[in-house]
Amino acid sequence: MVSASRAGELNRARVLKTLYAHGPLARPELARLTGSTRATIGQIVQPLLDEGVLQEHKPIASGIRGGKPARPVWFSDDGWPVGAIVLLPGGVQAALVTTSGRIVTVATVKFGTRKLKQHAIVSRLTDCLGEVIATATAPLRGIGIAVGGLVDTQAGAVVRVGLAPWMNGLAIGPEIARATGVPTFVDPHPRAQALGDLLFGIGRGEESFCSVYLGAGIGAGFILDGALHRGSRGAGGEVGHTVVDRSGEVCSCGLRGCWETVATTRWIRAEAARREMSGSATMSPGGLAARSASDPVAAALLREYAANIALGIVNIQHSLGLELFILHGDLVAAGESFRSEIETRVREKAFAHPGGPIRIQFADADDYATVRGAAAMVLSRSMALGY
Amino acid sequence: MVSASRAGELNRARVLKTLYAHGPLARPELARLTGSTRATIGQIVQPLLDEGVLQEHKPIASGIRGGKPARPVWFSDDGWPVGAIVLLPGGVQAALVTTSGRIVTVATVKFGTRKLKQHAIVSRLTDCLGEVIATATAPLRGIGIAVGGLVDTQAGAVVRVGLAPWMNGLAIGPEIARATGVPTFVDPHPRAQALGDLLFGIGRGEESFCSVYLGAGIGAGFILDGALHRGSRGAGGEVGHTVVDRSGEVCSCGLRGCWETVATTRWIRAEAARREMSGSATMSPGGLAARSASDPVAAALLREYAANIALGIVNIQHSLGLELFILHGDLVAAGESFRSEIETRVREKAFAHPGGPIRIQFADADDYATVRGAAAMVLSRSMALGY
DNA sequence: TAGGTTTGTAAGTCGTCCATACAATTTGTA
DNA sequence: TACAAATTGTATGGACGACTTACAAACCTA
Repeated sequence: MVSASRAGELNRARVLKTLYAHGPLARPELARLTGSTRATIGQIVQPLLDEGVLQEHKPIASGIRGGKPARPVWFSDDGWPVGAIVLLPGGVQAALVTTSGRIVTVATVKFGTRKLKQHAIVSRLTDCLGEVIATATAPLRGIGIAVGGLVDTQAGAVVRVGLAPWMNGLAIGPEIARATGVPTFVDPHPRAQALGDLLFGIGRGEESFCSVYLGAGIGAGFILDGALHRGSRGAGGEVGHTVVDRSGEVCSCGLRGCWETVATTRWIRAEAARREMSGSATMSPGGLAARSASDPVAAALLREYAANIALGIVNIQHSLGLELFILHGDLVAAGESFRSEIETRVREKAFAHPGGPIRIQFADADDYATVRGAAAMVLSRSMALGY
Repeated sequence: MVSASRAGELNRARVLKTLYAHGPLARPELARLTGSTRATIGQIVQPLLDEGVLQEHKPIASGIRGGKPARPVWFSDDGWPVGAIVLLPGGVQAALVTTSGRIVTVATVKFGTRKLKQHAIVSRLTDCLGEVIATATAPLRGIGIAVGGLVDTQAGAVVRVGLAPWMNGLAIGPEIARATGVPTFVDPHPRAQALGDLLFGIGRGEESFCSVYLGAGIGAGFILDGALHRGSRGAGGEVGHTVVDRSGEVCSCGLRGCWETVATTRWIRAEAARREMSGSATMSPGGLAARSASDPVAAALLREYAANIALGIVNIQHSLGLELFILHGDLVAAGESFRSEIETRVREKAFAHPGGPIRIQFADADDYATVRGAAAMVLSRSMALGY
């Protein structure tokens, strides 16, 4: 039930979300955006300033009509450090992140392709994390762990990592929590990525969107009506294994014709080989784009790749009616013309609807969205944002 | 912002939702389920009793240990009548529904297959609705309109009805509102159906599920974390036009290999004809099931139909991680063995996950879920339930 | 310097939830 | 039949936070 104190918590969360969505804001702006009053915003903001979560910027110049200069508030750059881990089949990234989304320190470990014992994974991970934590000036509020595979969010355990089955069953959350004495939160990495987009990336201020990772595999996170969607025990987002071609190739998961069979770098390389292109074994979307101007075969392959990506996006759009898709992964390197090609294909195939046109956007090339997203999972709990 | 009065509204909504989810409940039960106290529940319930929204049942017998008998409260059977319209390509259904989901009166009009002028549609509809409204003992709180096609929820207009293109662009909401002087709410019919399932059907008490309609077309409504999902301007739910076989048949929508091309009654009939079965032109899932015991060809076709349905469901499951799918339409007539067949296929194909097993359930055969759902769209506004 | 404008805070009001106490009603037992 | 125990439903006072109003502080133009 929403008692007075619970209402306070909800309103505080709303103010913080508004700040994440719009950047530094003064009290009157916050009041307008949240439909509240300056006085109330002051009551909410003051304790957060005292606590060190927020800090006041220096006053900005008054408007043309004079008046006391406004002092925007924003997340303190050194308050509330949180840990972020991105655990992928090939390696792990650990970082120390602030409430403002600033990445203070990063450390990376590659695993190589050979099988590892689970305790070896954990020990390498804690080593890596240890370096990062050492730079913290205050005790960590928590550690967010984004895993490249199926997870059980309730148990904080890895369920299945397609490309690294030796991780299956690893209770990564409890292990790290025990090693560090800090609470942990586990989610699949595309979901963390979506949260990163929402709070710190292109998705800022958007009500609903889908954040897709396209690389060796395909996964997605959904922000629906301002909330991060989690299926039962954290399931969902396995859009790479939705069937788009039931009579197509057999996928690594056992199904036939998954989206992943036609829209991953593996597909590009296989197709490049089939078309007898040079360098097919290391082909990437970026490489293809670079060759497209002078090589019609490369251009054709890239167009086909765009169409295949559009295929899966349209399926999601028809199901959920979203307007924005944020794409992450290698393909970002292929640049604007490639993005535009995907967008055109999607708009061609998707049903016309009175809502605005569907937008396809690429994430930043220096993609820390997932790391920031993993941190955001912690911030969500610490600040009761409710994601 | 959540002020005291807004908190009251939210808590009242929570109590009403709990009643819909669990049926008649006494104050102590309500307190337990909402995490509140008897006193607070009393404060919330009393005005609703005074207003005539709720009514007290007669006391139920005390428990073994004695005590004052509890008096469960439930929605008054004659308070707040609302109108419900289900507008499909072939005809329209109008009904008067109470807050308890009881259908007081129903009227039906068939359109036939020939083209109709839009004003003719509206006039037939208002005639039909008029009959129904005449039986109301109190002024209507609103009219919910569920449309078998794409709609613009904001404008209350039909965007596109595949099988009846002459309806395209019809501003059905404003037209009916003008004709009756009662506010109207327009949504696609699978979405209304999902809401009907949640408040009055099998979905009662479920946090998340997908309600699918399978018939001449395929559509879905999503309840995600207790909320009804609407895409931009009401888009979404067009799961029938997600591609499952990119090299398959061309669909009526222009895409190739939509789910609808392999999981509608049209597919059954076409396949039955191809297999030279008798009565193929009027074949239905129920008919197939009846023949299955003695006719292996029918049994094989039915199994294939189940597999095709499972295909689309697994796609949704992998995307959203849901555990429950409620199926509506002709196929319900095919009975338990068919349901079980679909469930088995889905569980075979879907990834294993720590969440419980995926459940496939059939709606009741006398399917008023959509009518009740259309009414529920009104109730949601009248009672500020927030759907 | 004065008047107008905007920002941020202080004091009091108001609505709702909560803890506590108490009346009402039933069961089981002496 | 009388009475204790248990349970339900309501009345009362306290707490909490948003809202309204008022006011000081800081800036602009003239």
